[in-house]
Amino acid sequence: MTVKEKLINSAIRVFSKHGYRDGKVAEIVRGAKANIASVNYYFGSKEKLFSQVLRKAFAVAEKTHPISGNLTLESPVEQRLAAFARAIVRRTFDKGAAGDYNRIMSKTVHSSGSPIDTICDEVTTLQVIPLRPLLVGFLGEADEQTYAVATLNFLSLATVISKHPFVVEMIFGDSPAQQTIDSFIEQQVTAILAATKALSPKQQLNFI
Amino acid sequence: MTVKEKLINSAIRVFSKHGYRDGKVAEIVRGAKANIASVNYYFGSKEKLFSQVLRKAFAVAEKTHPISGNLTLESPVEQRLAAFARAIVRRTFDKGAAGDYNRIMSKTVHSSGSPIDTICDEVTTLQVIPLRPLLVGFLGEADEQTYAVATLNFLSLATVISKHPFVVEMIFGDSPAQQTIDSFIEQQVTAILAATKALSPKQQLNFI
DNA sequence: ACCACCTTGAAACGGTCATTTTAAATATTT
DNA sequence: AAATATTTAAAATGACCGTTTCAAGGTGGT
Repeated sequence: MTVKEKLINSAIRVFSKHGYRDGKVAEIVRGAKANIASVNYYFGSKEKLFSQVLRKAFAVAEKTHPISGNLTLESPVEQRLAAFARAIVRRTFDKGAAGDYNRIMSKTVHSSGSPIDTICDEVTTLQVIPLRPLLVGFLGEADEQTYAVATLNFLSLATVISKHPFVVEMIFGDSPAQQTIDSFIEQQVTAILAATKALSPKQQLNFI
Repeated sequence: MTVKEKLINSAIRVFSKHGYRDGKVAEIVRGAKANIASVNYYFGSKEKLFSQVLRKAFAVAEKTHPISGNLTLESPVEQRLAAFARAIVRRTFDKGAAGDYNRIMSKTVHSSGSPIDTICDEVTTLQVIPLRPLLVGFLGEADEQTYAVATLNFLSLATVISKHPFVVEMIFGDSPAQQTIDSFIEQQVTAILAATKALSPKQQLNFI
C-alpha cells in the first residue's frame, strides 16, 4: 500500500470519528505512519484530502447498500422508495467501511458556511437526484415546495440515527442482535414513508 | 442597559448566526461596544456566557410559542401532541427573538463530544420531558425503544427546517406570505404525527 | 478627601493547528 | 555512475482565538 493510500484510509478513520473540523492532520499522519508534511505533499491540503475521502466513503456505502435495493425500474415506486430508505438506514448500522460515509457526514455537516460545504453538497446531490423521481411517483402531482420538504424530511429521518449514536447505544446496547436491528430498520422505513405520504396533497391523514 | 445585558444580547445575535464554536468573543464584544476582557470579567468564560444565552433564548421561545399550545390536560392527546409540534415548527419561522433558540441549537449541536454538550443536553431535556407523556398517550403501550426513536424522529422533523435555512429560502423566498408559512406548518405537523403514529405497535400502515 | 472596590482598555500570553521551509535520503532517469 | 526528480524528516512559521494581566479610570461609602 502506498503512502497516499495509507493516508486516505487513516483519514477515513479519523474523519468518521471526529468529523472534518476536529479531525486533526497530525492524527491522520500518525495513523498512516507518515510524515506531517505528507498530507500537503500528496493532496495539497486537508480540504482536498477530505474531498477524496468523502467520495471514496460514499462509493463504498453505495456499493454495499445500493439505494436501488437492486430493484429495477419495473418495480412499484413504493417498493423502490422503501428500498432507498432501507439502504440509508442500514448504512447507519454498518460498523464497517460502508458506514463511514454516514458517520463522516453526520459529524461534518451542521450548517452552511463552512469551507467544505461545496464538497458535501456535491456528494449529497448524488443521493438527492435519484430520490426525486421516486417522490414524484409516490406523492403524485405536487408543487416544488412539497418535493423539497419531502426530500429534507426523508433524508433527515433516514440519517437521524447516525447523528445520535449515544441514543442508539442506549437503546440497543453495544452489540444488538441482528434481528433487533432489522426490525428497527423496517419500523423506521415505515415511519419515513408515512411522513412522506402525509405530504401528499391527495393524502389527508387525520390524526388531529 | 448594563454592559452585562448588552453582552448577552450581542451574544444571542452572534451565536444564532454562527453557533457556539464559530461565534467569536471578539465579535460579541464588538456588538456590545464592550471590551474584549468583559466576557471573562462578567461571565468567567465564553462557555458560561453561552449557557446563559441558551437558557434565555429558550425561555423566550417557550414563552412566545409554548409547547402546551395553551391547551390543558383535558384536551385530547392528539391535539396536544400536534400543538407541541406546531410550536416548535413555528419557532423556526420566527425571525425575531423567539426564533433564536432554534437557530442557536441547530448551529451548535451536531455530534456528541464538544465541551458544551452538557449545557445543550440540559436545555434539550426541558423539551423532551413533557414530550414523553404525550407520546405514551398517542402511541399507546410500547417499549422503551419505540419511545426513544419516536422522540428522536419527532424532534428531528420538528427542527429539520431550521437546520437548512437555505432550503427554506429557496422554497419560500425571503419574505413569504404568512398564509404560505401557515399551510406549510400544518403540513409539516401532519407529517410529524404520521411518522410518529407509524411507530405505534398497533398501527400498521401498509405503503409497501 | 480617602480608601476600597468595581470597571475599562490595550497589550501580552499561551495553546492549537494547518501549512511551509529546508535539507537529507531515496528512487528514477539518462 | 551522474544527474534529476521524488519522498521523508523535523523544525519553524503564521494565523487564529480564548484568556490573562496590569495599569488606569471611575464609583460609592465613610
